[in-house]
Amino acid sequence: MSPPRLRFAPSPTGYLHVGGARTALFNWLYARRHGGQFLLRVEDTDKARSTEESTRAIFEGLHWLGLDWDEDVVYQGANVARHRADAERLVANDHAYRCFCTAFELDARRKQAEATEGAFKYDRRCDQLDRAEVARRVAAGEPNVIRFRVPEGRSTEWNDLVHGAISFPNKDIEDFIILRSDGTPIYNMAVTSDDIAMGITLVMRGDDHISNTPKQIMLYEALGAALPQFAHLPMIHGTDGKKLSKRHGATAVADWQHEGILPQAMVNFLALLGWSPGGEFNEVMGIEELIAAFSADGLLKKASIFDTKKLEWMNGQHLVRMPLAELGPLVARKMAAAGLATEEDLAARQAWYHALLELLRVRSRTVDDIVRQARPYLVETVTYDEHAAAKAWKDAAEARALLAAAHDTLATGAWEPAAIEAALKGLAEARGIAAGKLFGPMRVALTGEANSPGMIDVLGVLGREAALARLTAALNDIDRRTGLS
RNA sequence: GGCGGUAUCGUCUAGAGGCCUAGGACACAGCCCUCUCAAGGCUGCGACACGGGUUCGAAUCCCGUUACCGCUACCA
Repeated sequence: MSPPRLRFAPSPTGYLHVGGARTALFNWLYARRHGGQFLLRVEDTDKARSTEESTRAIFEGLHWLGLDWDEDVVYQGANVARHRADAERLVANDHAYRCFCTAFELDARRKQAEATEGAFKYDRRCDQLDRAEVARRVAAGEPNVIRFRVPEGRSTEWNDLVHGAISFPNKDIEDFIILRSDGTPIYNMAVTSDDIAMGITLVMRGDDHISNTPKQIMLYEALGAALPQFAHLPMIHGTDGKKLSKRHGATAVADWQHEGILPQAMVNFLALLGWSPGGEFNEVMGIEELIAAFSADGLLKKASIFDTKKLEWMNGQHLVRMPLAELGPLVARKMAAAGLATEEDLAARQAWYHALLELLRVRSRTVDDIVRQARPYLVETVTYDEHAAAKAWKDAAEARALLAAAHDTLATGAWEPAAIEAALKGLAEARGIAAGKLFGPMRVALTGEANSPGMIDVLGVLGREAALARLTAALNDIDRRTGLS
């Protein structure tokens, strides 16, 4: 079997939505798994809604996710001449005919029909016109569209890769328009013409296209082209079960990128929405594992809900697994943006920086979480969280004594984890308290926060000089507080 | 309305007639670990939409109902 050719065909009318991203991902995964090609086609025939900015956003989103495409991007708008030629060919073939009914008339008839019997279906009146009259009206310059003549007395069916057999009785499908009166193609015509021209062998798209499929199949047949396979993916909904929209918060992949979600986590999460490798498996997978495991058999039929919590958990898993060499620059960029450090500075003390990341990433779910928690270790002086200070330094005299003792203990001796720990535990024991009673006040003094990595690790990252300075600053702050009260 | 699609814990899913007392993951709760917070480990809570068939036996097959989603444009 020759390698499959798939495509992702977004219309550039917005940003790259997570639903679109997943459709792209599945197409990409299938192509990569089977050694085929993954093509990109921008469906920009709707000039009113398409924008260059949107096209760029889609490219960027795909690029961020690591979904690279083969061959040049196809712009549908560049192919209207072929679309029109194909439509005209169908007229010549007798598979389509010219219709002179105006949009206005059609609209009136449709309203009429809906008011009385319900469903409206084009009555084929223009198909009754004789050739001479059609020729005369065309020659007279009367506007007309081209309609496809739907074959009677049969059904159009296909074996969908995700849904199995799907069948539509042709009698339920009206003679649909394929070319507008201004000579531009209607969606189904453009798509079919392009998919044939691009040699697409598997059309994988959202299941909102299921009812377009019989029309496209008829077009393939009338055009004498080989049918591709079809796979219709379920939709992604918001937490309320409705179609994902702005109301649900972040829906564009770029939004998640800005929230500090890793592309590999996004890909991993999206892959598992609507697809499963089957059986028991580890859900945290890298892109190579996804490619190796991907198969159309695992595609699910049911629409799924985008669960932000799970995405964040997934991100945390990837955060811990990824190489520091890769995580470092990523976080550094955000730290620089937050004004906490410069990328050059962090690169200059890489060993220290990596040790810090190692401490923080296990406590984070997003890149932004890391940046937030890194603050105390990057700024000159800490700002105390009032709740934390009030609690840890509740007994000012005791806290003062403890911090002063800690300062003296840390001022001498080897600056090395085991030694520091032994010294501090010794101090706590000497004062007859649990180590935690000592670490609590120290934690606020050193980080300003109620929570932080282990005390010994914090001291290690801070270094003796900064640690002593902060202990002294805390002593002064406590004095200031008691002076005020 | 017509046509098409879908239906397992709150969510993502495993399950292809007996392995199901329905498994895993997220979330939630508790416990353990522990200097706090995480991470990790353990435990708990929690589902086959409903009704009929078929079968010795159904979450799995068939029919119907219900609910939800999509399409029903000279939009894509």
